[in-house]
Amino acid sequence: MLRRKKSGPVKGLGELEQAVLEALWQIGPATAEACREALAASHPMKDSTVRTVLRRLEEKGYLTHKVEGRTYVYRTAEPRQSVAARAAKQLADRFCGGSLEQLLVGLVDNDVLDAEELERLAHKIAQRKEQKP
Amino acid sequence: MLRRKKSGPVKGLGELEQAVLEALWQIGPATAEACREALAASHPMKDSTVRTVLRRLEEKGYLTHKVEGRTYVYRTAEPRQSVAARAAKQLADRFCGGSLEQLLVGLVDNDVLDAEELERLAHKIAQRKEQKP
DNA sequence: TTGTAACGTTACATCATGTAACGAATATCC
DNA sequence: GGATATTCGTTACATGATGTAACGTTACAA
Repeated sequence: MLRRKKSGPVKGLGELEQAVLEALWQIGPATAEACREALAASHPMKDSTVRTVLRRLEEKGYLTHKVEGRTYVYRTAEPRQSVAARAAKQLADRFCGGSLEQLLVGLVDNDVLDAEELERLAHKIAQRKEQKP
Repeated sequence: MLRRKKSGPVKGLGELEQAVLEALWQIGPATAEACREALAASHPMKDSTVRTVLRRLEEKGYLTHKVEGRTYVYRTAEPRQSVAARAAKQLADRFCGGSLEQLLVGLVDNDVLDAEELERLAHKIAQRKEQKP
């Protein structure tokens, strides 16, 4: 039997929320100010704006924070791939009756992924799993 | 080189929209009334409500309709799996730098899918492709 | 002690979604 | 033919999510 990790539904993300989360994945744990600076080019905003977004992301479970002196240091609660995996599972549930197989079939049938490539990747992943399980 | 189908972003779906779309996938082409009846148990609603939802689904590209006498017959524009596939691609773009491999790795690393099972499925899918490519 | 950096609270505009009434056109029944 | 039912388009409104930010407070720094 497979042990599946606990996983709630993947809460939706707005465009800015997505960007902020992405920034944190890229730069690692950071203060609101650091986030703001990291996004200054693509999403200029006031400090209160970033902080609101950070708080909302934390409410949704994407982030956590710890108090460092008198500032908050935010960090992602989950790696990208983990979020992606849960979202993919959700997709399978919503559109493929919960079957990941059907999801894969869809990818191949719709030329999003080549059948041979899928097989090669699957093999590679299985191999890697043997090394460090 | 892979030929990829044209594919816009997957527009979001609300809970009711999802249900209506699902109903159409299940019962096939149908009128607004038929949809309403099909959903009467789980989502009782007035006829104007279904019709609004159907129109919105059409705007989003999930449905098309043809005029049959003086009623509209709606049909899904795309099979479930196709939608799922595009959504999965989008997921990979958003969270895995566009790499489907990373998405698969995420599925395995997060115990959503077993590595061996993935390999078996991939093989099965590849085989099937050989038959009818 | 005064300014600045950080925080929480509160607010508001926009958009998506669910929900539906209303009136017009058309088909159907008596 | 007129009453009735069906189906559609238009319009509306409430709620919640998201982007955006001002404001007041508190605490440290110079």
